[in-house]
Amino acid sequence: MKSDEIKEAALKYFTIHGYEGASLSIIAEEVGMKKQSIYSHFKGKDDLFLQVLRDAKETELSSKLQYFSKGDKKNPEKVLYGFLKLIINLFQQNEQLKFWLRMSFFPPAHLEKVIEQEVIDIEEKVQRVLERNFQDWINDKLIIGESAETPTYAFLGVVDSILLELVYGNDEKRLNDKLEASWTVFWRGISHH
Amino acid sequence: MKSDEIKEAALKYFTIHGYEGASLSIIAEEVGMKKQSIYSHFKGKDDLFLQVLRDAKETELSSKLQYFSKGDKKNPEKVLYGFLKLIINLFQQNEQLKFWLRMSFFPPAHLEKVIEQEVIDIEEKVQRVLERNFQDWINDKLIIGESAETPTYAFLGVVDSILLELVYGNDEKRLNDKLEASWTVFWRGISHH
DNA sequence: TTTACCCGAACGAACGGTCGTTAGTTATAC
DNA sequence: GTATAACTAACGACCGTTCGTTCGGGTAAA
Repeated sequence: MKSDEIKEAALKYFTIHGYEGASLSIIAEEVGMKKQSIYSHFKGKDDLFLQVLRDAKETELSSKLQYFSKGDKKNPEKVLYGFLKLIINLFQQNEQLKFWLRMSFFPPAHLEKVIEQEVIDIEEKVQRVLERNFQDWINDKLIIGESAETPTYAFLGVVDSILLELVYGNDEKRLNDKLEASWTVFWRGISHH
Repeated sequence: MKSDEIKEAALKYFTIHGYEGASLSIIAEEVGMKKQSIYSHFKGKDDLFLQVLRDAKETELSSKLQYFSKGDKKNPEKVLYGFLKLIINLFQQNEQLKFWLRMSFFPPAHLEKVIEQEVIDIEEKVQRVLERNFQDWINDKLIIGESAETPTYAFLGVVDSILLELVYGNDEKRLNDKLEASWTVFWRGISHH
């Protein structure tokens, strides 16, 4: 499918140069056509962008939710650490997560509202799943605390810090060091010991 | 000074729209002149951008280093939590930190190398100061651990997660909740108790 | 089997605009 | 009188987009 090739190239250049910095001509060139031909597949630049955005969103959301839908869940240490590893793998295996991050934090101004809603949607869903798990672990006395909110937010913070390191990402060793450090301190912070 | 006004406007639009999305004409318009007049003060767009970048870098670096140069330092809980509060204040009080963050993570492609070096420079300096403090606290048995590396990286992770929330930033309550959660878990993770 | 038509896909050409930049000119201030 | 800062005008390049056209493959009528 040609339109998939276009979206793939668009994803690449949107990620590297941002919305404004990515031109239809370089995207078209990447797939071996002229920029006018893109209009046979998409209504315009915005349409192309939003389709790429929604593809990226769906990939990220389904990957995360799928992770929590399987596994035995009775070992928070394994589940949570595994989730961090999942994030790293997702990021390193396909471009969509980096694109998604860039557009979440620095969206093209005229699409800010649309993007914000997509981001809120995905964020709420992930948070809800996490919170439910933490509540179970608290009830089973597998971790400390009363409300699930504190460990949920703290864990989301760890996820964010790893993501930031990945975006910044030119140093594999530093990434691993930060992961181990954040995880060690986080786990000590929520576990009985 | 007119060139300061130009830099101020440039900072604003570079932050909102990125390097490629910010045009010299809107920047000039903001200070009430034509875009050609900018060339009386700067060599071109890159020159303007790099001057704004270095101003932002210096502001951030000096703010952070200054924080650690004063205070009694014998109370890690106060020092570290105060640092997080400082970051939040810095971010909310001037645009430079947001600009700096945007350009650290998603630099204009043709200036990537220059920017990367500035980022590495600032990061190393902050990390070194932090690491020295953590080592002292470990030696004084004010926090747990052997090497200063783990708490340093973990704390930098907390800082990053707060920064991300600030960038994302449309929800003051959520910011405070995440700050409290991350801080609570982090402090429990490195303190005797 | 041929003919006529349709339609998606890609094209060249061109549109109005904006981009960053340069040259040359004018006004203001020391 | 000289320097500085702003201006007008214009440059070539590229932007996203639209138009009309062409080509090829399927479909239906002859």
